[in-house]
Amino acid sequence: MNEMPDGVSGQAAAVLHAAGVLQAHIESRLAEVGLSLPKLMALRALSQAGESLPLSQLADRLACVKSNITQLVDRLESDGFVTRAADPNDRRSRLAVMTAAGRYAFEKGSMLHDQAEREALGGLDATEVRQLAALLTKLGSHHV
Amino acid sequence: MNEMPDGVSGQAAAVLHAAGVLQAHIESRLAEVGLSLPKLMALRALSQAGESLPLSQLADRLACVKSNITQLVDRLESDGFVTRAADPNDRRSRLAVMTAAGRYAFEKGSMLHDQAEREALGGLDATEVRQLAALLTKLGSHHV
DNA sequence: AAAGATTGACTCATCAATCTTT
DNA sequence: AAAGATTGATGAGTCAATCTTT
Repeated sequence: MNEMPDGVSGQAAAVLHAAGVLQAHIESRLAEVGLSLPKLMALRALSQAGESLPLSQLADRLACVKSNITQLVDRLESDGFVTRAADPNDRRSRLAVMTAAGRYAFEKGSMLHDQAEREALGGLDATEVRQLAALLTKLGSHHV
Repeated sequence: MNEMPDGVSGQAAAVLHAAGVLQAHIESRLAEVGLSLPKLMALRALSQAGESLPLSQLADRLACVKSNITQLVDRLESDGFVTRAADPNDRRSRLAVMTAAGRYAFEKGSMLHDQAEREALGGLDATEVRQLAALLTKLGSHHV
């Protein structure tokens, strides 16, 4: 009473499961420097943009909703990794500005992230990684 | 100043991104019957176990923490999909019992889930799905 | 009116602490 | 003391409503 009657059934679960394992692994490494994956992504976006961005643009780059960014920046601010500043060009807007501690956390976090990624993908050889990337790209870009 | 100096760097992001797309697609379909993926998984576990389970066993099967199950069952209960009942074998324990509405939601939800999965995997042929499954299994079971 | 940010309410996950029953 | 469940705090995401500034 437990067989899978469906052909493709279960592959979504495999993707979701693999992603869960991967994410947990990376997050556990990042926790060493007080970072989470969303925090690291935010710091990366700021770093790439020259250390500061209006919150709305940060939301665009992280592809998430505005209110989420407000709260994420709240947390980063209480961590001491970013500060809020006035936007000289638009008085409605607020800038998220990376601090020295944020810069440091980003550099440490980036190294930990890459290291964790190599560890997690360590079971696959170069060909398999290429195959996986190709399949996932195809899957991820397949808009119904 | 933006090149990838690392060989494998970025593949984790691809896995996470693909999982995000997949999950969003499935969740949007499930929303039609008032279900989320965690809710469907819980109903599936109950269904497979004969319509009722102690909360702790439900937590084991869903591989998550006990307090999470308490809240998930709270939500399912307020949806009218499960009820809590006393466990005749252990007075400390509480049973989550599927209701008629829960049974119906589970059947509808399962069909929507499988349909959404086929849609999402529709860009891949049978060989590619098999390859993907093999790679993800290898990746997911690679314990550091 | 529209844009930028915030606040509040919700789902989902974790951990830590608590309460009851064994 | 240990097991089962709950509660509370926190992180991360969503949406809807609100407030200020343009």
